[in-house]
Order: sequence, then C-alpha cells, then structure tokens
Amino acid sequence: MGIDESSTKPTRPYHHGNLVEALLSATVEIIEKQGVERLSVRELAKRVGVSPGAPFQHFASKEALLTAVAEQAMTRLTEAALEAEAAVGGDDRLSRVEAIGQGYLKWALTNPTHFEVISSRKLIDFQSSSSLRAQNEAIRERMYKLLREAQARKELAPELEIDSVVLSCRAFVYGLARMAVDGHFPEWHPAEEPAIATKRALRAFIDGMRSKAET
Amino acid sequence: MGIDESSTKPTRPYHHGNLVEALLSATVEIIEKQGVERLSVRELAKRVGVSPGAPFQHFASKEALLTAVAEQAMTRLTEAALEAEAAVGGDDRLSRVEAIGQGYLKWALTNPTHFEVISSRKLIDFQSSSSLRAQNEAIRERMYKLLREAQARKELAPELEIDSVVLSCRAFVYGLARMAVDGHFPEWHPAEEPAIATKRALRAFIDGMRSKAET
DNA sequence: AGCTCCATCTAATCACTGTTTAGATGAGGA
DNA sequence: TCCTCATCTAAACAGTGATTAGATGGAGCT
Repeated sequence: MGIDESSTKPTRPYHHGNLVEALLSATVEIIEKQGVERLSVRELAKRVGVSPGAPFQHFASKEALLTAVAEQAMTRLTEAALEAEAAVGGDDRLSRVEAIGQGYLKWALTNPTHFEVISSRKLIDFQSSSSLRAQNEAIRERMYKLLREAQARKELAPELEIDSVVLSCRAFVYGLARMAVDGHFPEWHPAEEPAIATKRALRAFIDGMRSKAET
Repeated sequence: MGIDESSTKPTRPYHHGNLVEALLSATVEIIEKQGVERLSVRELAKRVGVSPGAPFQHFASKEALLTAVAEQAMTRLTEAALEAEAAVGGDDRLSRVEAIGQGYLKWALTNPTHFEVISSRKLIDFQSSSSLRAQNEAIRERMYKLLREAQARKELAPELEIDSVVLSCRAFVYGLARMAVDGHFPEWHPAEEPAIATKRALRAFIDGMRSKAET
C-alpha cells in the first residue's frame, strides 16, 4: 500500500526490483559482521524486505547463494594476488612468486570471512562453478610459469622439483591464511601483527628455495 | 516394556547406563561417515535410543559435545606426532621436527573429519578447554625445543629466526592438512597419493632450512 | 487503450533443527 | 522399606531451509 515505509536500504523498490543484487550485497553485509555460520536465509529475506521464500526464486539453495558470493570474492582475491605480482615488477621470478603469496595473504587477512567461504568447500558448491575453478587455476598456472622460468634462470635451487615447489607454496600460504582465519592466532586480534609475522615468514620461505650462489 | 528390541549397539542398557560414552562413540560414528555438518543431536539421540533432550543432560550444547570429541581426537593427534618423533630417534634435530610434521600429517589425512573438528574453531569451544590448549602447546613447545637445539648445533641455517621458523613449520603442515581436508586435492581421493606428495614436500621444506655446510 | 502473458513475489506449509522445562522413573543408600 | 536424587521422557518453543499454489503487476502486443 504505502509508498515505502522502512528499511535502511538506499533504494526503495522491491516487489519488482533488482532482488538478486540486493540479496548478494545483504548477504555480504551479514556474513561480514555476524559470520557465515549465522547467516539465515529467512533473516536475509526480512532484511531485504521480501518473503522467506523469495530468495529461492533466484538461488536454488543457501549453498548456491554462498557460491555466488564466493565467485565475486574469488575474483577479487585473484585480482589482489596478480596485481601484487605486477606491482613488484622486476626480473626476479621468485620475488614475483612471493608477491603473489603476499597479495593473497593480505587479502585473506583483510577479508577473513570471505576467505573462509571461498576455501571451505562445504559451504559452497565449488566443483560446479566453472568460475571458481578457473580463478583457482589462474593463480596456480601463473605460479607454475614463474617457477619454471625461475628454474631455467637458475634462480631456484637445483635439487627442487617444480610440482613439489608449487604444492609447497600453495600449502604454505594457505596454511598461514587458514590458521589466522580459523583463530589459531588469538594473540593478535588486529590485522596488523599477523601481517608482519606472516610477511617475514613468507619471505624466509621463498628465500629458502633460492640457489645458494647469490647472497 | 520388552527387555530390549533393537539397535545395532552391543550393550542394551539405557535408561540407566553409560550414556555419556555411548553418545561420544555414536557421535564419532556419525561424523566419520556423514561428516560433521550433518550431525544432528536429535538423530544422535535416536540412534542411541534416548529422547531428544537427553544428551543435554550431559553436554550443555552441541558445541560442548563436539568439544569433548575434539579433546579425545586431539590427544590421539598429539600422541601420533610425538610418537613419530620418538620413532625416528637419532641426533638430527631437524629430522625429528620433520617426523613430528609427518606424524601430524599422516594422522590428519587418515582422520580428516576429526582433524576438521579439531582445527575449525567454530564448531568447538577451543578457548575454554584447557585440555585442547595444553595439547596444542605440547606440540609447539616440543618444536621450539628441537629447533633451539638445532640452532645451537648449527644444523639450522644461521640467518633463520626461531619464532619465524616455528610459525612456518606449523603453517606448512597445517596448510597441507587443511588443503586435503578442505577438498583442494580432488584428484587424489584415496589417502595414498597425498601421503606421497605431502611427504616429499615436507621433507624438501625441512631440508631447505638446513645449514648449507653438509650435502 | 486494453489485454494477455509470464516472471516475480507472497502465504502457507513441511520436515527439520537445537534447546529448555516440568515431571516421571527407578537405582542406591538410610 | 522408603526416600532421595541423578537420570531420562514428553512436550513445547523458536528457529531453520525448502517447496508449493496462487496472487500480482509490469512488458509487450493488438
């Protein structure tokens, strides 16, 4: 009846409007301040101003909703990582690999909930999202390429195998990010001290893979 | 009224019996074959043969139940890691650190669901369990000690800082375990190929921290 | 303009969930 | 024997994700 009577939302058009985007951005708001585990589709619907069943017209399930959120987030993560690499520039391949890791880590620590959604594969349907799989591949492929070049240029310690190195790099960065997100570092609450410690650890890790020629 | 009429359980005494242990073992059975996310207290109660409210007499919440399960699991994880270290023996401190990691990893890959429960701090109340905190400390303290000794014996590359190394080791092993548990290695389903790849990666990681003197 | 069509949304309902409460029950100690 | 008290049941509450039939109203055609 009334023209519009509530909601802190900027725009006032529902009943017919852009529900999909409204749902996505409201989901982001909720999970960022309440955590993913406290996201309820019904509460979400209420916040957006629609009936409890409305979201299911656009997303087959709660998992599908979160998968859509994850796709957006994964794009930003990939961008952050690859832009960090581009930012360092230079010829040193291992420094570029390190930069990817630093960019990845920084993003994960800055957006812990989103990182959780992306990486936990029980909240989303990762396999059926070609977008998510593609982004994942993109980072890994980039690392492969850089490491192969590093090997060819003798930057990499000769005894190291590339497949193993790629796995190690992924695990190392993922481990740091996950430990932080999973609450294994209760001593540092702000996203500042982690940045220092993880930065140093990652640098040392990468330097440990270099050929012993140079100092 | 019948004496006993159902249940695959070995013993038949409830109404008065050892409900606590029955609940714990049934929980383990369920989460191992269905996953933690599909554990329902009501289904658990039905399986054990009690009313839906009964479990709450012994565990304040579902979280408390899972915390109890996590305590048992954490004890086994710690044992596995420290026994692996004892098994290698020898003087080489870094090999012992590696053994801890290998034992930890092997246990995690063999018991993925339990590892998930232990490490995800949103399913359990880690902070309020002194048992969980103590076990966690035990492994870390052991690593600290070994690494300090390694440093004193010049086994460790001199430019490395111990705090940073401990963090790196934890993150590396945790990352490998978590990636496997989180489904980042869909190409290896059986717990065999991971064992090979992660073993090799961990070994290379540890060797990368050694002093460059020896070959 | 009117009208029809169809995506969109509502209302109601289903089968669940975790958790709380008052009260029944029955084993162990006096 | 009876009394006590931990243990368990029954019932209810408030919430969840998801499905369905039907209302609604804007877009596009005649």
